[in-house]
Amino acid sequence: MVSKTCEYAIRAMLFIAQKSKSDIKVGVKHIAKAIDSPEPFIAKILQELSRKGLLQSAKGPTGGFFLDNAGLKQNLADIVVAVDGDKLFTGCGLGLKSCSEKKPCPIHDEFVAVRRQIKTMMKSATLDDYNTSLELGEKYLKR
Amino acid sequence: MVSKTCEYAIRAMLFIAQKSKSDIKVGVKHIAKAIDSPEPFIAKILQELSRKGLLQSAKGPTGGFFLDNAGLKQNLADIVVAVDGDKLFTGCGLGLKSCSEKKPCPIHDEFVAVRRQIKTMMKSATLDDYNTSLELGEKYLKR
DNA sequence: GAAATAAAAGAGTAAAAACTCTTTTATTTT
DNA sequence: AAAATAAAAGAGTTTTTACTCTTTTATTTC
Ligand code: FES
Ligand code: FES
Repeated sequence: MVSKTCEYAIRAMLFIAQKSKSDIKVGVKHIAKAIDSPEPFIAKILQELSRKGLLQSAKGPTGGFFLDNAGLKQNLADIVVAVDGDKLFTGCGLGLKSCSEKKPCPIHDEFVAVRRQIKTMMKSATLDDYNTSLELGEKYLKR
Repeated sequence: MVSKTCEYAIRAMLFIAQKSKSDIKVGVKHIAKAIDSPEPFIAKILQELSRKGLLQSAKGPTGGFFLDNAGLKQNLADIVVAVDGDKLFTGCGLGLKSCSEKKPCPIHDEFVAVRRQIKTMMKSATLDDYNTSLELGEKYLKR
């Protein structure tokens, strides 16, 4: 569905969003533990996202990664596009070079519906919106 | 969504299904051209599927790949599971080690619905069912 | 200002996915 | 029987994805 890199990215962003609500910056070691990912790998991923402006970072003691108010308004689709590109939202389900009504693959109609549902899922909530259920312990970022 | 290998496999199976309706066995060269795939690669894939019993093959002149009546009754999900395993139908959307109600990830509920829709899409039609729209030129296996 | 902390940057490695090549075996046609 | 055809098998290569390590730079605390 999405790359492993992207899965880590989303989980990390959701975790950072939680902490950012209380204005806490969080280090890469802490993040890696919270989402169960390889520490240097999630570091790389977040540096890339930071360069792209999806989150902020600060060096030195008390430093770490955090989200500003604009950042907290992002949705999961924003992260997916930044990491994997938009093929999940526009590509053909059977791998034709492009998806279009003109020369549709056998599952085109149904696949368009699936894609729309995925898009809705990933656009209907901001990172911020996930905070309460995470805080209440109803939802988890690792297992 | 599914691996490239799996996309080739599905397109090839749909093409072979078409030919098998008229009892024609089709060679790997012909298949590769029809679905626009690397010839030795689709050969490997089909050999694997043949070993698993998803389609039949015959060596020598007039030989090639073909589907028997049982084979024509298969659906796309059968192919996906044979090639990629069942993680598309059972795995967590955010990459948690397993998906379950007990410790659900933040998008669990919505993702379960997506998975169900994908499953429906891939189980509601047999290979045979795709034949007419392909023959009529309403749907395509390459572009 | 020195020591400690934490991200940035960049090079490097490992594993998996995608793809190729060569040889062998089975079948059919002549 | 010989020649031709086509899949089977297996080893090998390339590319991409996943992941690691080391050094540098910025910031803060003492
Ligand atoms: S052409 Fe395949 S999904 Fe649209
Ligand atoms: S736990 Fe993530 S989809 Fe079910």
